[in-house]
Amino acid sequence: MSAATSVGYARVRTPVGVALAAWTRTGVVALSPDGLWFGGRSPAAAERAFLAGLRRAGLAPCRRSVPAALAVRIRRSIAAGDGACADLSALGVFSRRVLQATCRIPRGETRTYGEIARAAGRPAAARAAGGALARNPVPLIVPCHRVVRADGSLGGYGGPRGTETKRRLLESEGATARGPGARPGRPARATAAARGSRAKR
DNA sequence: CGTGGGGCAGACT
DNA sequence: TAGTCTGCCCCAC
Repeated sequence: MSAATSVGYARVRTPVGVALAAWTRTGVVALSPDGLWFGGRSPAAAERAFLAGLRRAGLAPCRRSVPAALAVRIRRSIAAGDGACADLSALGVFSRRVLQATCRIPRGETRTYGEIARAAGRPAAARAAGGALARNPVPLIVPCHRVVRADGSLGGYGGPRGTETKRRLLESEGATARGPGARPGRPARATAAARGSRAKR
């Protein structure tokens, strides 16, 4: 029974391009980079997928214009990656704590999945933390790209194609790579870029 | 440096 | 409701 919660949605400008956002009175409940920098589907297809996802989550999306104040909050929040405008109330306790811990990672830094799990109160749940991040409804706003593997490699980001995006996001934030192969004292130039290109083609 | 298991929350059946 | 499967992991061989 429970009537579907109605949410507003629209395309919004962000510091990294246009995205689809859905919001409640409390904040943004979903943000979709689909079709924008993940695998080039058309804007229409991206919107269909976005709406389908919202409905699956029991929401009733309704297109409308973005309140000016919210647009500003979204842009600021994405620029900082501080989760400030997110509404995570629909998530389970564990997932919410994982995302909240992720929001505390300063721009330019990274944490491992294990560290995030610990911060969420479940030190042994690193993999589960990865699962929670994989389902982050508001990427960029909650900076899940700042969470990497304990061995210093990037870890996943929305599918194989997304890893490249994750690397670029971290690079743009000037994140210092950590872990083996990224010892302090060495410029630690981001990464596994070389490894990625080797795997490709 | 590859491999195997352990471990954990959620989705699914 | 309970069992099963599956991952943006981790660490000890």
